[in-house]
Amino acid sequence: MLSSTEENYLKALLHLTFISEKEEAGTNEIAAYLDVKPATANDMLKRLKEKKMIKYEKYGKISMSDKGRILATEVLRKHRLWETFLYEKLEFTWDEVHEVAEQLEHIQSHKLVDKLDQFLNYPKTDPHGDVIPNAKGEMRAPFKKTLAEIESGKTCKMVAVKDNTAPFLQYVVKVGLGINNKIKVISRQSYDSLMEIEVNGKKSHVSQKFAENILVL
Amino acid sequence: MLSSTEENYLKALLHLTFISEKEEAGTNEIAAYLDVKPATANDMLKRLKEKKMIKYEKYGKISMSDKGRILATEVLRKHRLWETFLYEKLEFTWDEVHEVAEQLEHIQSHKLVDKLDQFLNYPKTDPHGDVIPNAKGEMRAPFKKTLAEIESGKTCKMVAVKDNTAPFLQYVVKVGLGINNKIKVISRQSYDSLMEIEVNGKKSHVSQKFAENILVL
DNA sequence: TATATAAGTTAGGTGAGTCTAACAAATTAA
DNA sequence: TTAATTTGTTAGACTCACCTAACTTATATA
Repeated sequence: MLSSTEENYLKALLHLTFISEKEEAGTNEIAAYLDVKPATANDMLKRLKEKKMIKYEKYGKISMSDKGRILATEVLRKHRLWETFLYEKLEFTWDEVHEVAEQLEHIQSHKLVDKLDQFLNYPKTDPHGDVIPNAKGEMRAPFKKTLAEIESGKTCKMVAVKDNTAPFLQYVVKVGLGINNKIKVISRQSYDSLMEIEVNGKKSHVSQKFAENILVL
Repeated sequence: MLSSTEENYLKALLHLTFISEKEEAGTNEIAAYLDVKPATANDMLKRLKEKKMIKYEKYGKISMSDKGRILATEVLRKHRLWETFLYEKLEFTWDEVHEVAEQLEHIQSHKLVDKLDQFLNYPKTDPHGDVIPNAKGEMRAPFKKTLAEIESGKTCKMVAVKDNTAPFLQYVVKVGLGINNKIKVISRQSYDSLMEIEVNGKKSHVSQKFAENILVL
């Protein structure tokens, strides 16, 4: 069994590879993601290699083994199930769930995960619209178009966010946006890509960076 | 904020003092309870004294400070709320809840505890019949009579167990016992206190030791 | 292509939480 | 009341997860 810290490194690697459609990641990249020093990450990566969770050669790029990816996916599944529980059953808001789920995802009990899944009626996505891997560790490949790619005059539906940090989520709420909301792209400035959008009758101006973090269908 | 390990030492001390109606505990006693060596417990007790969580003099008995007792009671509250959740909402059995609750009790989030309490409709006792401290850390003093003290021919109602280990709980189930079951004491051997009891029409013979771990009303 | 910069690694150190072995104090029993 | 036993403490060592400082290898650029 892995420690919480080891699980966090695998989860980081899953985000940096599988989820971002790359195959490999570097030591510094992982260290930056987890907010530790490269030397620290290097130590841990050695241990995870020993445990056959990841694959890499000295000075080379790092990728996950099947074993590592399965384990990381299980942690991701737990994270997203707990987020759903907090949001749906305990009245947590969208931007509060992540922090607590970061703790809950490390609870070790297969029965707990399965029963939680059942209790929540086998949800497909978490409150952020992200896909919840099933008990076999499978994740249906999702959508992947950002608001920034939508043409002027078109309407789309928000299904997820890419950035899960509280400041971003709070800003999303301020603009009046939420999962499954319809977004109409009114116009776009060509010189800086500033967009005017309309959500539930409310008009707002959003930046290119903001639009790139809103996933739509 | 304390580590999970520190919280576990305080919880142990709460069990060994407040709950068992003693005032103080010894280093070896605490070490045995937590299944670590006395030297290990000694190190930790020094740290908890530094942090003003416990009170003791070198070579003397250990008692809790108000601060320590409040903190330990909060952990106990979380433990028992999670046990209730697992039992009532996730269909865990009586003897499965403890192990998982041991992990869940260390999740840090006041909102989580309060919302969980609300979600469970402010339960008074956990699945073992033990009182759940309220949000202020108050525990109504309960019952406290054991099956061993019941006279022949009398009937009583089981409200809790003293021993929460899986082997004991499994044995309890085997005898057909559960919370709120009526128990009739049929007879008692005077020379070794072996008791014959009847639960839901089923008769069993139980030892003095067993009877001392069943709390009744 | 030589070198400056970026990326990755090693060596040595820290605190938390555990251990063993040796020792000191307190309690119990002869 | 002395000796044996139990209880508690200290010292030194280990692993995990982190650090800094110094080093090596790879990559990018002048």
